[in-house]
Amino acid sequence: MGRNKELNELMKDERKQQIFSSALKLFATRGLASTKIADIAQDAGFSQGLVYHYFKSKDDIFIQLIKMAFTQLNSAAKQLEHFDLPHLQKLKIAYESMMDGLVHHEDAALTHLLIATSSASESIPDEARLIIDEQYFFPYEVIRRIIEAGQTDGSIVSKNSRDLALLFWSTIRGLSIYRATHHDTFVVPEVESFLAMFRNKE
Amino acid sequence: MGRNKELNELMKDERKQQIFSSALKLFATRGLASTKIADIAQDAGFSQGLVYHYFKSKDDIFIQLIKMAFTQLNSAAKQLEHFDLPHLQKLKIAYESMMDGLVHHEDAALTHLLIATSSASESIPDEARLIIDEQYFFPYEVIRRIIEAGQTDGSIVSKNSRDLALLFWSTIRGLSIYRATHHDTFVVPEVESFLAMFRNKE
DNA sequence: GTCTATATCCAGATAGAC
DNA sequence: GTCTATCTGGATATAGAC
Repeated sequence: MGRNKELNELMKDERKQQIFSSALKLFATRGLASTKIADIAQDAGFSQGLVYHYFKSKDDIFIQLIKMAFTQLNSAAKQLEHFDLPHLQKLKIAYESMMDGLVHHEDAALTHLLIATSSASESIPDEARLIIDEQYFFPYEVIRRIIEAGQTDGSIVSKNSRDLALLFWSTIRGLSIYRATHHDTFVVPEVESFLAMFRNKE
Repeated sequence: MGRNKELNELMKDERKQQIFSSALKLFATRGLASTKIADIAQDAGFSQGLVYHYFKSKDDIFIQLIKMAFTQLNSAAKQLEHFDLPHLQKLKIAYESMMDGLVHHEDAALTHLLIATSSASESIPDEARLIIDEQYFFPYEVIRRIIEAGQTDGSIVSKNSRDLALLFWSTIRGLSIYRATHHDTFVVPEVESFLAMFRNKE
């Protein structure tokens, strides 16, 4: 009985994961409005009615995905900040690991894409907008703090740190979008070219 | 008679412009699927039935807007290439004029946003996808040629020119997206910070 | 040219059998 | 838990009056 219950719980999680996985792919590449519940169900391999056994609505799935996306990104940012590394190296690691995600981990690439496109959209559920507004700037602040630390020790250029953090994330977001439509030919730009915006050369 | 006809033509163009203007705003910020014909008509200030007097479908409006967006961007790129300026200066001018557009010209900002989000979307009309596929790389090639010329004369770093062009446009696209949701607080990053990716410091 | 009314279709969500 | 059938609402596009 206890065993069966646990098994059911597992199955339930399994199903939810399938739905999340299909929904992430479709929402990121086609958008919320163009993705039908039937598309998600079909991609996951079962009937569309079943989706409603696990989620109460399409918006509900979307909101939870947004929540997960920011949780992932922001916990990665938090980790990064506490690494014991020279400040410029942190920027390097951040770039390299995100680029590795874009190239080798489909879900990571889709998560970046979802964040980039959903943040810019005015047609998402209110609750999703709330989450974005609350969490959007955390990675900017982390990068900004790293930059300011690097400026103190002279390893990073003495430009406006807000500007530099904005350039950092704009470039990452732009690359995520490019990668979405051109994964077949996408080649990660050399990290040194990217880092040139931040490295202090004097 | 001839005069009336011309007047009608002008009125017709006027109406079409209103529709284009409203549709650009809505498609760029909310996406094709989430934008209703009724929204466009309401924004333009007339009934929804009238839209069909000027366009045959919602997709039709979208396709024409995509066409116009790329025409603008690509003719600007073409112009840039033929300016009589040092190569690095061309990159500077390109950045500055696009940033000026983002800050001061709503339509320019919306056009950049439309390109950034539509290019990444898999749920656009086939004809729009065709246009994008045909025209997308032209600005990349222009920037790449400018970079290679700058590398020849030593003003631009000797990194892979394809990488650099990709970084150029990714950053611009990322900034366009950021600006869309944060125009109130958007401050253009100093051009020198951006140019650091390209400038040859030896 | 412009509006109102409506036919038609499609997608989200629910009901209920198994 | 899973499926099929269906209710319902909303959006595109058309018809037709003015």
